[in-house]
Amino acid sequence: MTETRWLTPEQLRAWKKFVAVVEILPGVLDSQLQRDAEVTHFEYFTMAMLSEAPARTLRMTSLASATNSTLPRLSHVVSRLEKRGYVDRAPCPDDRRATNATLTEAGWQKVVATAPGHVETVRDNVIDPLSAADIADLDRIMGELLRTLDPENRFRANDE
Amino acid sequence: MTETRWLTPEQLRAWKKFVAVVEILPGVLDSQLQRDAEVTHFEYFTMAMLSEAPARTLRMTSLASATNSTLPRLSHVVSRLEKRGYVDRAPCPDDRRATNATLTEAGWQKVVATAPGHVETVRDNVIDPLSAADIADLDRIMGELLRTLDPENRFRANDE
DNA sequence: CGGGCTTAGTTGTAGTGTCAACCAAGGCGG
DNA sequence: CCGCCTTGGTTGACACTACAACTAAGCCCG
Repeated sequence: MTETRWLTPEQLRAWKKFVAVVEILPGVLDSQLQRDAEVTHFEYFTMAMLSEAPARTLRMTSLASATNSTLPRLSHVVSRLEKRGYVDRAPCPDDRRATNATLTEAGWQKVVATAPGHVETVRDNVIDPLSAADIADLDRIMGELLRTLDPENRFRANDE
Repeated sequence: MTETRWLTPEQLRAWKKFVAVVEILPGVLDSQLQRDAEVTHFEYFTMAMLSEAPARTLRMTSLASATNSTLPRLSHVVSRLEKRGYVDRAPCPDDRRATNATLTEAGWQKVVATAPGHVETVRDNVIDPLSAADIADLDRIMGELLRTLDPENRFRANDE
């Protein structure tokens, strides 16, 4: 094994802050959504992805990509959302192995009702504390990181 | 309720990428540590915090702050680490309500053995893809976010 | 057209995290 | 010095995630 290349002091400082944010942020998003809408951030995000899709429908595999999750995880979450009436599952006519997930009207209403509070949380905690220049830097840096973290570019972030 | 202030396109782009990174990164850290050392990132981080403390010892509350977690969560994790022989628990002599957690020699060895692989992962996925200027921007931006996310500045990131 | 590989998805289980309830010690006002 | 609030920490129940095993359908090739 070769010599370990430790981090420089500047790198270490930045990394520690970054990790802290990565640890804290999900909790902030989750608890607002849990408190105000009784959904997890991941559930909300799943429904939001469906809400933007044509016919509010996506195949499970595509939805897994869009939410950047694994199929088993998604399958469980969709089961829960289905039980709550927010999503429907139907076998895909084109490929009988596949399953289509569709956002129900109730699910759509849920997203519409939940979005403002969620956006507010994002604003308060992330967007508003930053300047326009910061936002541009953040966009650039996260884009660079995604190139490594998500080489297949499964996540939709770069679609636009 | 007042009108929702939606995100501008630039804000939305940056936010989506940021969320993607926040979703993906923990998994990357966890799976390397799990695979190579059979510890979660949080367990590793907990031990790392202890390893840097005087006498490799911290009170549970301080350790919870240092790892930016809640006391219940920490308590469970320390229980597991204790079972594996990496940490000792002892009642604090000064305040009999309090508990001191101490990294054992085995725990210290574990950290020493695990650190290089972990640093390598951090380098590969975060540090090396970024320029020095990016690192400086990241440090600045995450610092700004922590001011909001962690107003009491419990997390150690800003100690130095 | 039949055996074997690949793809799509579900399910079970075991491990983690969260939350609320709880216990025990300190501290403070009457 | 005794009730009551606060602080420090643990525990147990429940929810969510990851991983592995499994089913089923498509696909390819002899």
